[in-house]
Amino acid sequence: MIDPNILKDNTEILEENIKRRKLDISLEELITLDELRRKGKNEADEIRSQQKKLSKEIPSLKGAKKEEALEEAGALSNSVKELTKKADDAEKNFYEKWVKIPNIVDKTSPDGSSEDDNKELRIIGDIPSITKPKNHLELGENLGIIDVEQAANVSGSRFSYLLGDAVLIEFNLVNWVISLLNNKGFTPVVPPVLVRENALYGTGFFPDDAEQVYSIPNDDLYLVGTSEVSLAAYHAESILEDDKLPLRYAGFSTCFRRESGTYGKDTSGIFRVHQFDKVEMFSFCSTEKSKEEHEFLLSIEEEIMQALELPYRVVDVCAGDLGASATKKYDIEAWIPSQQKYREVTSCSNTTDYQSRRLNIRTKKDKKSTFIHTLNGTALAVGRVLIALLENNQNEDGTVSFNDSVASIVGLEKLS
RNA sequence: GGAGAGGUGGCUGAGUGGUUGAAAGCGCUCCCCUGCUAAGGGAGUAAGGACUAAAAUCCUUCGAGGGUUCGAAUCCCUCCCUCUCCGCCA
Repeated sequence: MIDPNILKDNTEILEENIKRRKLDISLEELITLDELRRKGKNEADEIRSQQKKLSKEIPSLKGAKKEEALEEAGALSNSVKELTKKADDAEKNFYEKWVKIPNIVDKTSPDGSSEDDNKELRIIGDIPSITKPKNHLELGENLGIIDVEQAANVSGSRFSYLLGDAVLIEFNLVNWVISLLNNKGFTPVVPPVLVRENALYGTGFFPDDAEQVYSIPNDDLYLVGTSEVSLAAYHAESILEDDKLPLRYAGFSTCFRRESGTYGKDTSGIFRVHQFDKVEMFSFCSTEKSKEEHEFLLSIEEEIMQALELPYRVVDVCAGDLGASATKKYDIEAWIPSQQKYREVTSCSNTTDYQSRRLNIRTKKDKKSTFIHTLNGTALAVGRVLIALLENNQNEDGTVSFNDSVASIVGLEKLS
């Protein structure tokens, strides 16, 4: 959620933002609702104030005067109830719409409406020349380390079994990334993956992306699609000490996504599945330093890609392709030989105060409290990195071999 | 899953219908005092919101939501959370 004051103070910023995000939203209605809400509140407050004053006098009154006062207070009480109800409704009407207003896009984010308009910032690493590259599924099945067929019988489509060396690689990768982040001052976290509705609202996944989230209706819980949710909510409703910022966390968790609306997209293998493991960086940052922090998180993502010697490019996501909570977002896309394309393996967003406002996370500076900025970035999306590693290091016979430095990270030299 | 206890300000903790947004203590800030330190004295110390140029003022908040009442931290209902005991369990 963005600051409601912007609606009356800086309407033009909102106008421009809506344009840049290619949204069809009328501000007029919101402005009216906002005015109604303020007016309603004032009216209710005023009458309530009268009522409170009168009811304080009542105990010192006697006889007829008391009767009179009681009667008047009763009437006031009724109108307070009425006006409060009206004010609450107005408030609700406004916020219902207001929470859907996405974050203000950063000046430096490129314009555009879709993925195709994202701006390529740099390409790093050489694309390997592989004749007739096999895709990761073919490689993985032959090596006996990925089984989606039986997973489909057990759980349905878009699930997988990782087996044998794939599992060793996963644990080695995770361990390596967590240590790397720990050394950089991130606190490693294994967060809850089942959360309450509130955490999802707070992070901006609800109400917009609710259809992507698995729910456990019996217990009113939801499976997180990323540990960003539980990491962000970790400091909900609190005031963080300014000199302790930025607070950095590295969360490892399984992630669950319904992938509704992606029928026919990436149907083969484990590129797009309902369940995968991920190490996520999350930072609670002061408002002045969040841009810097954003670059810092991106630099770590690149460091990881480079250490794994995966060819990749960095993309600055355009305004129209940005999620609601982000003001700016970088994606790293790894080269996928079987597709002859760069595909997303990480995503790094600055969500400024969009989440902190909803989660009520503040800091105090010079006696004034401000909403802090939050940022998130993928350190390691296990499944997709595994795909990139398999495909980019494949041999013609379907085996996979890693050079020494990569082997020292993944823990083995050859898959055969 | 069964039985019980409890949730009050940064913390400890008093408060069962009427200037209680909240005693007291701790902590913190400022001032005074003592050569320094230790000790002592005094003042201040929640958040959010409306309106403001700013202040004043007003409103909300004692786990959350609802109810009773002229008036609720205090009474009633629902939910959440924490703790103790029993059972079960990686």
